[in-house]
Amino acid sequence: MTTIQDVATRAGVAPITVSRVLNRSGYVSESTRQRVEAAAAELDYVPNLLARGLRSNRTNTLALVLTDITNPFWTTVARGVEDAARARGFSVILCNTDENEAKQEQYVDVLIRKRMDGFLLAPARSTPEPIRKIQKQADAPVVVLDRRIADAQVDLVCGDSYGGSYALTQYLLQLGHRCIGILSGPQAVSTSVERVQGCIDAMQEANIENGAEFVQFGEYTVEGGYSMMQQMLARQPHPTAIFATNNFIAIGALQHLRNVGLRVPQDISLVGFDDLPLSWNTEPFLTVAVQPAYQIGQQGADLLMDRIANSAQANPQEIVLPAELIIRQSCQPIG
Amino acid sequence: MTTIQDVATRAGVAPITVSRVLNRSGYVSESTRQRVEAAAAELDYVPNLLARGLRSNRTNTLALVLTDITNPFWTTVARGVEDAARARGFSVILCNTDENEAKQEQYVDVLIRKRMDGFLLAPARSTPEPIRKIQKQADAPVVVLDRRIADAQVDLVCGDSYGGSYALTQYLLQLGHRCIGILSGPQAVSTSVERVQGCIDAMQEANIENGAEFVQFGEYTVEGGYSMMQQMLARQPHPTAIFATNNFIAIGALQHLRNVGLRVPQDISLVGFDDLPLSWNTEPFLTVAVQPAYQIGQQGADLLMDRIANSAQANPQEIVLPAELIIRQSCQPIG
DNA sequence: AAAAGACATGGTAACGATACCACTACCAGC
DNA sequence: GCTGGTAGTGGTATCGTTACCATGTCTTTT
Repeated sequence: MTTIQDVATRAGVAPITVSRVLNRSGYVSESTRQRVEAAAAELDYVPNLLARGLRSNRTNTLALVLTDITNPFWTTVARGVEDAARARGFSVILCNTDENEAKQEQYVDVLIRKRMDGFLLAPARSTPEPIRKIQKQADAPVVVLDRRIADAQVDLVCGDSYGGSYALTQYLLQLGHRCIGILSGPQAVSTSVERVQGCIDAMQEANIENGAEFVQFGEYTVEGGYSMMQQMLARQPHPTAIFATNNFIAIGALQHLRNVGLRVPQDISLVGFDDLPLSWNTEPFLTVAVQPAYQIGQQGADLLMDRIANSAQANPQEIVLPAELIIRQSCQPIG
Repeated sequence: MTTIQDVATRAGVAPITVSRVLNRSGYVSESTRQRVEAAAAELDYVPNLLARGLRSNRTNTLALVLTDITNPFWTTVARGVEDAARARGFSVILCNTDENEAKQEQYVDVLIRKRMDGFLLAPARSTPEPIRKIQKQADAPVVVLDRRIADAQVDLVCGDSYGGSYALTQYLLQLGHRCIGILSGPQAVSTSVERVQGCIDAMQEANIENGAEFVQFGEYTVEGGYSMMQQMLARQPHPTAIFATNNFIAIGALQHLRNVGLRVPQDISLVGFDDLPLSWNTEPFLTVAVQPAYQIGQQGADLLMDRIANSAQANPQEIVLPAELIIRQSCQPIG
């Protein structure tokens, strides 16, 4: 394994000069630069990032910890992070927690030990502990994605859950729906709470007071959507419209509706939150509010790298990106 | 940031003893162990893996480079790798190349610099260069996943493309199909070649000689499937059955068939390679050959870690795992 | 003409851990 | 009483790189 010293010897300079050439830092004459580059190429020199990181206290690596890599929302976020990071010379290490707190803790531990320069975290649960731990043990900034964490002094980038669900609900109200069933994620996750609240508030403003009665809490999964839909239909009379608060819940709901022979939108209207890839269904027909996943990743990464660059402790920022309403064919007017 | 020296001082021992406690290596008396562990806990000690890696020349980290993280086949492989790695105390760094050679090269470079202990690689193209590069520059073993690479002296773990497609074809032949259209991946990728060959061979054994005439080569994507299906239907007479050689191609093919109003299986039969998650369609109906993705990941990782442990250079292994035929409702007999 | 800056290079130490070797103490076996 | 093994601990060097400071040569400025 050839080292910087070998390259230096071959080029007839000191190791530090090789370092300057490789990192484009400090002054190096053109002729020296060429000699060094030639020597490095001839020797097939590969810098040792472990040594560099140890000495410089910088790894040029961001950690991205997210909850579900099978959800296209998150793969899109990841792509945004990747691109932003690459543009500024950072690598990204991606870890998937499966919404599992224990896994999350394991990953966070390893990432701290590996001395990440910064952390992008989509917390599995709404507790501030993992964030505190990073802030305490790793002298590195944290940006939280997607979910609000109470009591955490930390930057946040997320989509407008409240606004998106408010807009979806207004749309359903316009169509004449007066009873809307909400299939929600876990009660302990901020996005769930906000999406439910946005819906209830919109109904309240339309003088519908019992909006909160038709809420089911569950998991952000296909299975969760399926069983919540089942429970929702058990009520009499059941809602004329369903708000599935995430894309997997929407799929589960659709599966159950199809199983019991209810057609969308003829028999019941359905709206969702976050889109499904075009490829998954033969034709997109679901009306949804879409968060700008790519931008969430991109802006999160940029904010994080800004923090890394000027470790000046500005106050925590909260960036909320608007959700877009996409109207398709999954709803019908009442009457 | 507290170091091993701080812990040592506090526990009244030498740094090396702390190291022994933390790594459970060498002899340490019970009382010393407890003092050290207490000291480490009190000081919130976090080992620096950069330093450890630099000195010991081991990072306990595997690189996993794959081509498409949005494909459930690969996320399942990744899960297999993760689990196998965790079981033996390794971390995994996952990189997604999007089938893009330039991205792949970038990732491989960074991973070598970061001194991975081993590489799991699903090559974007069938050239041996990236493998050679790793073998030359990084003193670390490589295991190739899924795709056979000519001229590369390297371990391989993959599914049985040939056998799976042979079995699918036999099934179609049993149903009386005599003209089967093949929608294939890139000609430069071994899985494509093998799947096409398995199909052609099965037909030949049934005395169908013109099997090779109904092959389209394209990309392993939804768009690829769509346009290949289109071209296939342009032929007169068109095949009575279609073999989509990967899951995304199958989706694209289905989309085009629906667009032109052809029903599966009433108007045309369709089989696929590798499954789709239950959640993606409201009900699974596609007959497919399924590779054991999780096992591919798991066995690949295990083989790799074996190589790392005994760096003895046994001959390259080739592990081919059987594909399973799952018969559903996407095919009808002829006549 | 002297001072101040840009340009160019190098020497030395240090980052935080483990490899390697050395040392002591104790015990078993002949 | 000697040899040789296991148990337990530490000293020192070193992994490959960059931080920090020093030094020297040119220009440019005042």
